[in-house]
Amino acid sequence: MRLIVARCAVDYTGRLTTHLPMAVRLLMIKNDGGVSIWHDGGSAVKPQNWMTPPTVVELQEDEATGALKHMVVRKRAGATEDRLDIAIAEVVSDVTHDMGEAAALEKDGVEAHLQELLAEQPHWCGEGFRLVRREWATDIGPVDLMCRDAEDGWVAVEIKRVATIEAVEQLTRYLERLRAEDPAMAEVKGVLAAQQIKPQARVLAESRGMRCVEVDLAVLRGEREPDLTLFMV
Amino acid sequence: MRLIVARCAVDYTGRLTTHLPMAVRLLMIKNDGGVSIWHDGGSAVKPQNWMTPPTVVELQEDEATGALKHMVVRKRAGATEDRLDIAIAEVVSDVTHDMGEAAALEKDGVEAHLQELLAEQPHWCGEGFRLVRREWATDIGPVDLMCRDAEDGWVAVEIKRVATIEAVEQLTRYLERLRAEDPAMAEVKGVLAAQQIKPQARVLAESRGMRCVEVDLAVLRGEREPDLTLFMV
DNA sequence: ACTTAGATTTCGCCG
DNA sequence: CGGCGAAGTCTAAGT
Repeated sequence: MRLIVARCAVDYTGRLTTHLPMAVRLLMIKNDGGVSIWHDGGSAVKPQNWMTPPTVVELQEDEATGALKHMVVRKRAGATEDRLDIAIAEVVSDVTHDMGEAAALEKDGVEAHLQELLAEQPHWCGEGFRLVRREWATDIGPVDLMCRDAEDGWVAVEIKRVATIEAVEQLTRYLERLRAEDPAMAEVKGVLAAQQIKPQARVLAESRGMRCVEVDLAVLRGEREPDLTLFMV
Repeated sequence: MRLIVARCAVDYTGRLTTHLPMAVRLLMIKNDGGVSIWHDGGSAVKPQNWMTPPTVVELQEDEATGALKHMVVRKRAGATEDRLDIAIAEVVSDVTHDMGEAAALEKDGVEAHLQELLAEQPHWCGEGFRLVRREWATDIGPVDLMCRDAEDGWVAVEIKRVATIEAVEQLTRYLERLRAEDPAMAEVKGVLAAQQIKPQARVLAESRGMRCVEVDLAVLRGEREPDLTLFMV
């Protein structure tokens, strides 16, 4: 990984055009050709400009001094070309570090995990629910959980970490499809289960007859008791 | 901005838990407390771990050698705390650069710009269209443009850079809502305007009676004449 | 190769 | 401050 700190101005042309006036910035250049440009202010996570690999990086140096003068990062984007033009006025620092082999990030607690926990404890989706199958296939995609309720009726459960209107649309499509595909599922119900359900999503879901369930990861893991105050209102 | 290259292992706990095994990585620490952790492989744009400001950064040094041993980044996240634990085995490099004041990115060509241009020239959405309001509020979100057509009928316009099936669904929801909310809008029509309309989106839109309009940013800006060949077919 | 859905999405606007 | 929609979203998985 090469790290260049330099006073530079940057122009990007591609899906849109952007311009960065002259200032001191960090240029991070990865071995795979990925380039990102950083300033001390602004986002901790998002670079001011970037180019994802595969790219072609061209460096142009001053003939007399050998100093880095210009850097162009190019990338094929369909018929056209994405281009990052970096005009360098002064190089403050320029170092390269070998970081060895990749070390992957291990995650725990994402939507997939939530699905596992709810599959093991489907009663959190609704009283008396039993799991029939995870990832129940339809021809427009898999339903997260397919359950039977206490009255033995079919229930499709859509699981999200944060449920927005999009989640409601997705569940709507599944219900439509299931009801059309299989006469036994003509009455299939829908449940939206999420750690957080946005108000508009709740309104739309309930207007379409879906039940909304907010679940707590800690409770699902048995690390915490359910909030009993809910039942004392 | 402080740049530390170090052999380290990282644990994050917060919205989820993650672990990074010992490896050489770059730690980018901004003056505002933003921290991001990078490896040479993987994404050019997304760090392996990060914490957005405001944060509290604690550094722990070896008593004998003064070498950096441990770094903890903490952040309030509602009731709980997000935490980034960085165990440092070896510091390869540790430099700080003053990057001066912020230098903002100037953008051109995004959806907001497209919406401005179409608001000024609604006739590109349809012959004889007049703008009534931008960002017309409904209780499931704002309609990009609300217009009247040549026959004085209401038209809701949804604007996208690239229109997918999602855009059609969004417009469908708005039309549904408008027709239900207001008797005067019982007949409101829909127009999907985008720089690019995906074939599947076009099929779905037209099957639902929406009109599709592909617009050219350069034409909207008056930089280029409309493609007359369209009228010669 | 292309499409779809998730993301510690992040970011910006508007209430 | 929270909610919602866009993003040069990016990325990984499935078809």
